Amino acid sequence: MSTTPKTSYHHGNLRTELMEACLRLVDEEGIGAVSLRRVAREAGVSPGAPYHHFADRAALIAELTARGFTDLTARLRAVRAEAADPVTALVELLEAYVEFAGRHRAYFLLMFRPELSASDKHPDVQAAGDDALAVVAEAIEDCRRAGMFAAVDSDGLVVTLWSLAHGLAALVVDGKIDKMCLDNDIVPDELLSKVKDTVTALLSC
Amino acid sequence: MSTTPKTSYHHGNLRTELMEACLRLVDEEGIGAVSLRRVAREAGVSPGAPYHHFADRAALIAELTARGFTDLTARLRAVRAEAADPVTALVELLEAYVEFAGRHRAYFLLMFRPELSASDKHPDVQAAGDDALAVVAEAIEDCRRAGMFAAVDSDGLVVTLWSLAHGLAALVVDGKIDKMCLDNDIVPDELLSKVKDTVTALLSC
DNA sequence: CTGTCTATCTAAACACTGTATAGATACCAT
DNA sequence: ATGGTATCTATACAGTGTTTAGATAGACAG
Repeated sequence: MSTTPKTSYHHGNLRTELMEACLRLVDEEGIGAVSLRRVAREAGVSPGAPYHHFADRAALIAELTARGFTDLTARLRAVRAEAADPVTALVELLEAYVEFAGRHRAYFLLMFRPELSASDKHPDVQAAGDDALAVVAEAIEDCRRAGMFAAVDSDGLVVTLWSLAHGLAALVVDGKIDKMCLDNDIVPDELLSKVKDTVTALLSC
Repeated sequence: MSTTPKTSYHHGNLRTELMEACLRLVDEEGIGAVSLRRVAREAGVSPGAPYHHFADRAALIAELTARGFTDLTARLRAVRAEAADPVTALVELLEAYVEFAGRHRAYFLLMFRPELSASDKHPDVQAAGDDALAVVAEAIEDCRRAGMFAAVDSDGLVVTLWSLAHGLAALVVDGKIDKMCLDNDIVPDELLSKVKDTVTALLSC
């Protein structure tokens, strides 16, 4: 699995391998299984080894969190840039956010568990999160420049859309969407596209 | 602080006091501070004592989670019953959800940290959560019976509204709303009421 | 009141965790 | 090759979840 063969004493690639092991653990056994010792064991290394690459357990997770946010931001920026018109951009932003959460479950889970990353102590994590939110704000500014949403407050709309994206992503990651689909006998993708249609309809006023 | 004076050996009220201590800890020091030993210490009792009232640490938290959901559901039901018309009911449901999250931060935090309650092993917790969601579904059914939202899919609207409520509540609980308000120089209540106005406007199509 | 039963507690122990320290090892530049 | 530095191991300590055996107290029958 590891991309670089490990030498006897010096690992050579521990830092990134610890991060990957952490993500893999979250993915396969849940956040509850993430202990620094376990991550070290998974990387074939002693319990003290991680401390040469990360100050803390929180620092490891903070780094993953920050990376998750920058990746998400990059994706959102791309979507905004490629969108045909400002309103579709909004809906596609929502779609991209949810798709990101689905594709990178582990990242998303860590990103929204601030108690694990001591995120109030890591300003870069905060900043990375703010960047993602900023993209939504910009997209809404685009809409306003195009003359839409004149009747509603800008901040209100930003918060509304962000809440929608975040809440929906949370439902996806927690498996609630899947469960709802089992009960109602539909497939998740179909439900999500219904949500997309609903939002599109609501925004077209 | 404790409502019942504790006798020397037998506590008399440990079960409820452990739950209160747990909530207090979450509230004052964050979820990271919640260890069963710490909760026991807070209640003035030995580390093994809680096991006579809860199978697990997860069981303690699962019970709080379930209670949180039933309280929330009761509140939502009341709001739906008292609402003037179906559409205001929807917005007030959203408002009630967010207000609940703000007023009962500790509950809300625990409710959406399934890894702490092993919620997949406690079907009652799942059921309590489903009940809350059901209220939203009912409220939307009310709207449809009144002839509204004929153009959009029901499930899509349920998920949309639930996502919105949940996402917004998460932003409130995580302090993101407060931070946004500091940056934009407004007060949280004002921002929240702007969101409410936005949602009202979007739903009035 | 006495004795017994049961619920509730404490004490002690286990494996596990995060983290700090000191020492071993291997790579790198001189 | 030699010394320095980065990286690792070994070990240790406090704190955690949980289990076990034993102590205590309240309730209840006689």
